[in-house]
Amino acid sequence: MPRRRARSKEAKEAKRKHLLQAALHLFTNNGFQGTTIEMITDHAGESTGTFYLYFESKVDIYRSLTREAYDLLNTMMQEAVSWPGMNRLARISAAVHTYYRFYREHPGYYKVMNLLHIGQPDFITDSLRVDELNNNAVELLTYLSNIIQEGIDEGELAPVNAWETTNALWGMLDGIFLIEIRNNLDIAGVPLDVLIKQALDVLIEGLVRRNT
Amino acid sequence: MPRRRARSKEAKEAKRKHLLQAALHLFTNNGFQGTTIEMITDHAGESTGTFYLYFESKVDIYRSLTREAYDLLNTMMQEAVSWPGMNRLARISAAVHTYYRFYREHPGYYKVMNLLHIGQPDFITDSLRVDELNNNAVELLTYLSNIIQEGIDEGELAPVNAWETTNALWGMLDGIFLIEIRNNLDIAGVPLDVLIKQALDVLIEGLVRRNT
Amino acid sequence: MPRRRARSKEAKEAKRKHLLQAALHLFTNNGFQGTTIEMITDHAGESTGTFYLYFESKVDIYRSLTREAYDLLNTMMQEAVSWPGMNRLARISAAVHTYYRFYREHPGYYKVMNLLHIGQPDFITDSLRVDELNNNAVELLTYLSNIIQEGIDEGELAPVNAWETTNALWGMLDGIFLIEIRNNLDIAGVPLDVLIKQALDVLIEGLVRRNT
Amino acid sequence: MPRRRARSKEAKEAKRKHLLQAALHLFTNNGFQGTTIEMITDHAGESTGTFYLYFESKVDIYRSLTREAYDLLNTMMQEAVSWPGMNRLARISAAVHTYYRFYREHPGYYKVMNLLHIGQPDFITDSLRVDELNNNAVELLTYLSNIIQEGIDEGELAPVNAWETTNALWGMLDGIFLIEIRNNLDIAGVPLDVLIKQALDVLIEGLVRRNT
DNA sequence: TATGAATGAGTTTTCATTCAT
DNA sequence: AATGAATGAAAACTCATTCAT
Repeated sequence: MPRRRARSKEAKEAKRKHLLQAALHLFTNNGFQGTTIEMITDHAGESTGTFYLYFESKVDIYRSLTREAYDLLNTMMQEAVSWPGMNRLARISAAVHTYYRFYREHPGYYKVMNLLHIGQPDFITDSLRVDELNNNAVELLTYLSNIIQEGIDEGELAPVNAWETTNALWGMLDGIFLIEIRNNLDIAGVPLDVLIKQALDVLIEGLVRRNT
Repeated sequence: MPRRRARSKEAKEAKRKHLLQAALHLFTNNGFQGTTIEMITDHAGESTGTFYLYFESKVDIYRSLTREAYDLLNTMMQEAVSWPGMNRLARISAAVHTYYRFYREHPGYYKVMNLLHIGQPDFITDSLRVDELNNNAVELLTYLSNIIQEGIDEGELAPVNAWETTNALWGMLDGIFLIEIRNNLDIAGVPLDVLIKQALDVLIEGLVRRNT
Repeated sequence: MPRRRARSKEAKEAKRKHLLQAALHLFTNNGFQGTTIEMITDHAGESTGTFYLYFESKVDIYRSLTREAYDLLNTMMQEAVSWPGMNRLARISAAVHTYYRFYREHPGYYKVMNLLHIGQPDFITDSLRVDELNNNAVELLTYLSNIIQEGIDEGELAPVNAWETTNALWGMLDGIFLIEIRNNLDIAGVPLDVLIKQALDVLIEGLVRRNT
Repeated sequence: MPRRRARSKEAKEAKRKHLLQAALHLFTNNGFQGTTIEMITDHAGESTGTFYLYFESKVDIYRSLTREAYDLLNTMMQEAVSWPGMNRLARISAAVHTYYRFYREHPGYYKVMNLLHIGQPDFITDSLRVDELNNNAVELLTYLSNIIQEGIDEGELAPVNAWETTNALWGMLDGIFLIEIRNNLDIAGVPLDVLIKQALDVLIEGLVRRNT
């Protein structure tokens, strides 16, 4: 039984999306090496061979997912932070909140973006693409750093080094999310939301109060 | 070519350590699944069979390393925090600093403890031992939480929830270390040491200043 | 060196048969655990991977052979016993003779069916399939038992318990074949055919004469 | 902790027996290849090395067990059949009954003697010893054959070929025992004892009645 | 004698990738 | 373009046997 040919550009794009969706689902639940190409194609209703028509390799589809993840996060960020009339502090708060929403609403993308590739030897080898992904991260952080810098310039925030602070802030958020992921959701015995609030309170306190 | 036989308890323990060292080195550089038993035994100058004389499986040696990591960290902690006459804030600061030192001086152990097993399906299966590791983590966090609680009780620190705060604090530290690891050491373009200081300043500020 | 690809259902079935043939040959001569997957694939001119395309495991191919053996025996039985106008005694005789012919003409299948799996721990584990095989055996014996019962009902045979007698009869046949197999064909120094005749004489005598 | 030296001949023999006992137990329950040397020595409270002081190989200990089995059976036979004043038929009956008792009371030895080595490639290789075992079997059968021959000579039994008949008889017995072993004790749904009686009735009937 | 640590060839199975159809 | 059969290099783990102590 021959499968439909993806003659039009749209049909091809749809097939690609299909495979990506399947892969996201499976990577999220079974990890990178716990997912086989066959699992992906089965899930997507395609054949093994077809997979290699759309992606170069297993690593390639993983990276495509990472790219999607960054695109999605960037879009969410843009929407959240660009309201006119927001002060810097509100923007930072919005950015942090958005990252949290991203983590909550798209846990698969979050994991793909930050975790699932850890310890996967394949990723180290071809440094070319790794850089591409790092660039995505840098772009996002730069964006936030600029906001913080503005806050500092305009006296809203303490005169810290903006870039360092951004990195620290971001790292801490990831660290907190990691608690949840690592512990299968609640070894701490505290809902993450509460933890997040706690952490942000501490952070913002530290960021702003110094001002005095 | 016959190998020296380890008959005494000490000789056996030495051989075991030898294998653990080799494994730590290789896991750190190549990840869990990027390391094969053969690589470990070659590196240690032993035969395949010998490996299984000392460890049940690849997962087993990995877990032995994790146990070592926790033991080491606990020892360092004990030494650092138990000076008489330290106030709570100094203790917290010492604990954080110690964790940083652990990360810096024993990056392999740090990775084994926190990262290298992420997404490794083998670890989920036998939940028994996983609990053991979690217990180690909880023990450490409880220890810190107690210090913070004392600080709160004695008015040195803001009246936050000690357990939540400890988790947040710890998560943030891991998050910061993760930045460095993820980016192969300096995507941020900032030495981690500076970042750490920055982050801790922010954290401690937040923790103490509220008091006013 | 690329191999011909089996795209049609027939081609696949042929390849499967090919592997089964090779396995039958090797199991017969070397036993179950004396046969490796590599031996089978080498013999069949296929690659290791291909084996697992057609069979789940070594146990699986063995069981497939057992199924084939039972199918073959059943077919032979059907053909031999279903002649119209045969009396019961003739039928029993025919059944026994057919089993003997099966043993003689398909010694490999006979061994696979009855012997080669004895003491193979792998077979005990997954009881599901073992039952399937036992069912085959029961089916065959039931079939014979029915004939004997008819013989009894119609006064041709002594009024023995049909099921018990069938089992005894069958067991004795296997026992006789076992003499030959165990002794590498002629420790007894007597051609099996003669032995069989002797045994059957004794058996039939016992079965019929009582009637008097 | 040094283990006692087996200085005296008796002590050595005891150690040997110990190992044999352990091996019999384990072979019976786990099969030949399901039993490891380590299991045997652990069970016997000896060390691996010691094993090879008493036996050449795994196959060697297995064969020693077979020898023991034949010795035991021979002894039982001798005792059972040598009552003065028994007629031939009674002797045959006693022999058969003894074999049944051997099977019932020493199932481990029975299995070692007849089944556990089937399909074990190691046994075929060194034909020298295999012959030894066959000789044991022949000896036993000869013994029985003689009794039957006497029975024939003296008119108690039908004038059949004694050797053939003995083999047939023996094979049938094994076949019946095999039913039980193969089916984990009662697929036939009939206690073996009943089956045995049934079978012997048929056999003896066949053997004697012809006489008329 | 006795020990038990050491060996390493051998086995089953997996799966990303290729390529004949 | 699409398919899915074929590949074969790995990789984890076992265990009879040896031999240094």
